[in-house]
Amino acid sequence: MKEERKAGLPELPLAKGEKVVMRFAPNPNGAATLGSARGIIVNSEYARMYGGKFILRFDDTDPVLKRPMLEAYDWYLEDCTWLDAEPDEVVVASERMDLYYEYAEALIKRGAAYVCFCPADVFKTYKEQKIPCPHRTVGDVENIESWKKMLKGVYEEKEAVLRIKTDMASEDPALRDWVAFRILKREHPRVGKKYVAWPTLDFESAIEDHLLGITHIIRGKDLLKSEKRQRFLYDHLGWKYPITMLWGKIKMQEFGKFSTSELRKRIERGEYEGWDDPRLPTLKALRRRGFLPEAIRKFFISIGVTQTDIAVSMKNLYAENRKAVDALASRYFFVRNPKELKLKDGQSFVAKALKHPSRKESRVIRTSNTVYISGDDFAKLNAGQRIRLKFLCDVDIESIEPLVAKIVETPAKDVPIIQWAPSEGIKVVVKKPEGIDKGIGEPLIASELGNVVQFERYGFVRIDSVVEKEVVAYFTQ
RNA sequence: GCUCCGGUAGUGUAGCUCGGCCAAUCAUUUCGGCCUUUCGAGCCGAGGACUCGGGUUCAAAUCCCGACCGGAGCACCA
Repeated sequence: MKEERKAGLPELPLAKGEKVVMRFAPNPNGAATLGSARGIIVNSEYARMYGGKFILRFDDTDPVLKRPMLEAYDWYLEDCTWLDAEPDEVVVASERMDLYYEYAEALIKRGAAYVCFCPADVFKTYKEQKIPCPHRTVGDVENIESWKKMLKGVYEEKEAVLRIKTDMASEDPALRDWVAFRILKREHPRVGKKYVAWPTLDFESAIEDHLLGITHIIRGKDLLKSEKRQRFLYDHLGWKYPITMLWGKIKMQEFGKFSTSELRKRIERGEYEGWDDPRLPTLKALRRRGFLPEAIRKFFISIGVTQTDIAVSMKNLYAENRKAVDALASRYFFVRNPKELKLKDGQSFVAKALKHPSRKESRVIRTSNTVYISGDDFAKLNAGQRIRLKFLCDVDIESIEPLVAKIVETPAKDVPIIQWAPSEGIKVVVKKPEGIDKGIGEPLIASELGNVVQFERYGFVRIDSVVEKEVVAYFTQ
């Protein structure tokens, strides 16, 4: 029987009466990106669909290679809230280290884990030959002793690791006695030098997923092996593994490949203004550019959870955003690369314009007989041509250099309509992903601080700052 | 090399579990038209796909086999 297709995410496999608990578990080593948004939105949406719980967990257990950023913890929370996905619970792994140590010890006592002193390359050869290393068979008393020393910092980095016993003869080499803890003697931005033995992601998330009662995990398909590794751990402890779904990589065509670490480097080098630079695919940047969270939600829900790697165009997000923003955005005139146009007749004018085509509200634009038109329109202009200055009047272009026009009293049909800026216009700078546009806009723009407006025949922008009658706007689309 | 996933229009996506109502959904893109004192807006319309080969079957996008293509893992990263 085919069912009616529901809008939104596909149903989750669910045990009867089960309460859904979802999690999004980033490493806060930078600001959340569109990729993070997918995780936040889909997980929170599932929690919402089933009246369940959504947990934000920071998997911040690598103070070296994927070093967390102190500010990023709050950023993630802000971004979640902005995306209407406020977590029901927030967990920080680096603050729960003692918990992981307890389980590690329990595992050692059960003979399910052992401290291994093989150098990485030596263990690799054991692994390749499917034979256990000498440390695997050490008794638990000795193991516990070594483990305690590991925790105290007796050993140096790379000298010892804690391994989970799996199956050294496993077909898949990735599954053979994986590392649960390694020594990293580097200060952690959050807990300082308190710990030297850090759990790997596989260990930490395995323990946490169980403790937090996670029912469904959605993870990148590159983490497929994680589940297989973690299952050994769950078996050792007699736990039930959550249902796992995998998804492929998502890439925005317009942004190409980027990693958080790479982004961070470039920002620190000054290649970008910051994490909210309009050229970046971070949520901070999109927020600054005036994207609406509901548009981003719809966008990612429509993409859903599939295992293929996908390259999606921002156009899809733009379309979604346009639908949401069009009704809200007031209209204003802005001309890029302005050109002065002299009106031969009259001294001053008052134009009454519509703030929004489907609302009655109006705005008033006053100007002398000098107005500005955009350089783009100017380039297409010919002498003798008739154009309409929207909401002002129709004019015949008399000469191009200097640019002079004569007012026509009888409005005609099919006249090209262009926007213009008044003599008292204010300076406007628009920051776009592709660069910066400078021009002049009508003075009322200054009253829209923080709002998304439409610059007619140009696009949507968010008014980011107004300083001394100079406006900076961020280009939405 | 070994292990494992996946392949539906330009881009995403639904359908595949339980074969028929699928000459295949929806969105976006593209193209055309309309509306207009904005547009990259809106409205209307059109185009466009089941990777290939074989098999099973009355019937295959859906099941099976093979090929091809793409991706991932094999870390003391997440």
